[in-house]
Amino acid sequence: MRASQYLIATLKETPADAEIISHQLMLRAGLIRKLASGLYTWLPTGLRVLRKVERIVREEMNFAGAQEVLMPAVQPAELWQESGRWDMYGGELLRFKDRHDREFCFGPTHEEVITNLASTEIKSYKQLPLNFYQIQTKFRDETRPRFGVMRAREFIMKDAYSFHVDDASLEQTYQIMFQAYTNIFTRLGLGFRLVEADTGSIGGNTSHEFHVLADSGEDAIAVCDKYEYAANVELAEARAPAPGTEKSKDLVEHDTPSIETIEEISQYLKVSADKTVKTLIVVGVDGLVALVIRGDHELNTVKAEKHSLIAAPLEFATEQLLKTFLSIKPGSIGPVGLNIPVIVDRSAAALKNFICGANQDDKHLSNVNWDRDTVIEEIVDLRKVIAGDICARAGDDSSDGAKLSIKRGIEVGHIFQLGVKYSTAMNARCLDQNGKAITMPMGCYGIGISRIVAAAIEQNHDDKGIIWPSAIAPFEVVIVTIGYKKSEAVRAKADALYQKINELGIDVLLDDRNERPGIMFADAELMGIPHRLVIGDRGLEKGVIEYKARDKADSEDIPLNKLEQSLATLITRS
RNA sequence: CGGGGUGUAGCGCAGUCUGGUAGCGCACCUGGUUUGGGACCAGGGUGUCGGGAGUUCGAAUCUCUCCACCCCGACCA
Repeated sequence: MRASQYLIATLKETPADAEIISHQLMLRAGLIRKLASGLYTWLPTGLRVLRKVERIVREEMNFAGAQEVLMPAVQPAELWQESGRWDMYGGELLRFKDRHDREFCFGPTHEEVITNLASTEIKSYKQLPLNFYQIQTKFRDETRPRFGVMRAREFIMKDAYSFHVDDASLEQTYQIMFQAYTNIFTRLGLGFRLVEADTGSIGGNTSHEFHVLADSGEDAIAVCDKYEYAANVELAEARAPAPGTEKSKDLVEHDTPSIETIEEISQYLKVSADKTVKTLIVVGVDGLVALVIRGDHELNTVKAEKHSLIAAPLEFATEQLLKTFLSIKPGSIGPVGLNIPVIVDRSAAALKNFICGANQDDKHLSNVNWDRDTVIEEIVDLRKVIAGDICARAGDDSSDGAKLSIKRGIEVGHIFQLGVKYSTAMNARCLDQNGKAITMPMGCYGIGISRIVAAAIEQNHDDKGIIWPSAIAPFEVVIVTIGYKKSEAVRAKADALYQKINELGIDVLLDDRNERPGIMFADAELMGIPHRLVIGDRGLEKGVIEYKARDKADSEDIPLNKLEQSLATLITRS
């Protein structure tokens, strides 16, 4: 491509509404432009990157035995009513009507469509397993789109769905996809981390996320390097502490006027927060439920919602409810003598002689002990892990390496074992060896294609701009010409080299604009092109061409007569 | 959805409090001088001051209203 005939839409100044570096650089380097909130146009340079990501994903999916299909973006409401998600999905589902007043949605995901297809096309176990994928535009009406294409409303996703005769086959394909994803992110040149995950609204049981670690990431991940454990904090577990061994002391009641928070009570009684508990009253499926966690911990709402006694979505009891049913106000609630189910977090349950509210206004208790003073419904894991917790896989090991740290990540891939949730709802059945109808277990596997472009930039940039991994660079090589218009020698050499590199099948940008060198250098760096060649009279007189790698500080001179071999090694070695 | 904020040229902003000819830098166009790290000189045009309604002799500026966008929180590739 010749720069003089190509849209180099670079910006000198950072647009004011771009918050994170990848968004800023995607605008500045001329990859995208915003049309409306969460909606972006991909410019030629951005589209080149996007297509390269797609190509790698497509190659690895094909290699893993998946077959590409293309489903409609617009889907009839009936399908979603059949799966039950028309009512469940909420405002994120963009719904509309056609001229006949029939209801449709713009697909945020395609379980319904593919399961519908499978139910009509798959008749026998002999056809299984089957894995279909597509690379397609999705729409989710996000409450708050942000960070450019990182959380856009319209975005491009690779989604795959597999169908099986039994769970063993599902497990097998899950492992194959697992490997395919590892290959994809490795080839993309991304530093990524595998993370155990919650299945969320998609449903199912086993699930893993692939995260690109970056400070700007929206997800918090608990990581233990020693046991190779990483989990989304909404799921992460710490090792349950051993029960305390202290001897029980006598219960003491304290007057604690206007003391309502853990911080205040621990200061007032001069004990650390981990010797206190907080009692949270939430709405249960049948009346109120008390959740007790240690004073220094936070409730994990995802874990709480999964408990059979607790209503989902989680709802805290209002002051009005507390007054009506328990005749207390928040600030001095405790587990002692509560006449509702008390569910205790494992860490809180290990405490001896702890401090809690007395269920009387302005009073707290100390030296409380579970077995003596309370009635416990159940001990479960309810809390968010914090940095420094011991890894759940550590057993008795509490060495430093087994401690959890909290890192931030960008979710770029997610794989699920769905089971029969959708195949049951939509009647996707086939015949087994015995001629008996079975409901096919399913898996589903997503990759955020457009998000990967942003994630790659988050991981690969400097103060001058993007530093693309070669595999997804819009151009692999840029030829910067100095005096292209004036110097016959420069023009001849640049044109010849440009043609040569093109013939090698390498994406090359010939900067033949009549610009000053500084502008061309700055643009090449901003756009992150991995290899730069500079052709000018100065070098030609010495018989050399300057070469510089985007990720190296220094340039080197390559003699003209060695150019071809040098280029071949330079470009393949990266 | 709740809370906060912004809307003036393609981009970054000033002007609004205190009503009176719509401005600055960059970018853009023309001519010239330049050409190894975002040049200089001269000339040029940029606009529904987010939309609508109102107050006023007069509104970017005051009032009302609608809209868009951004940031902070609960959801997700």
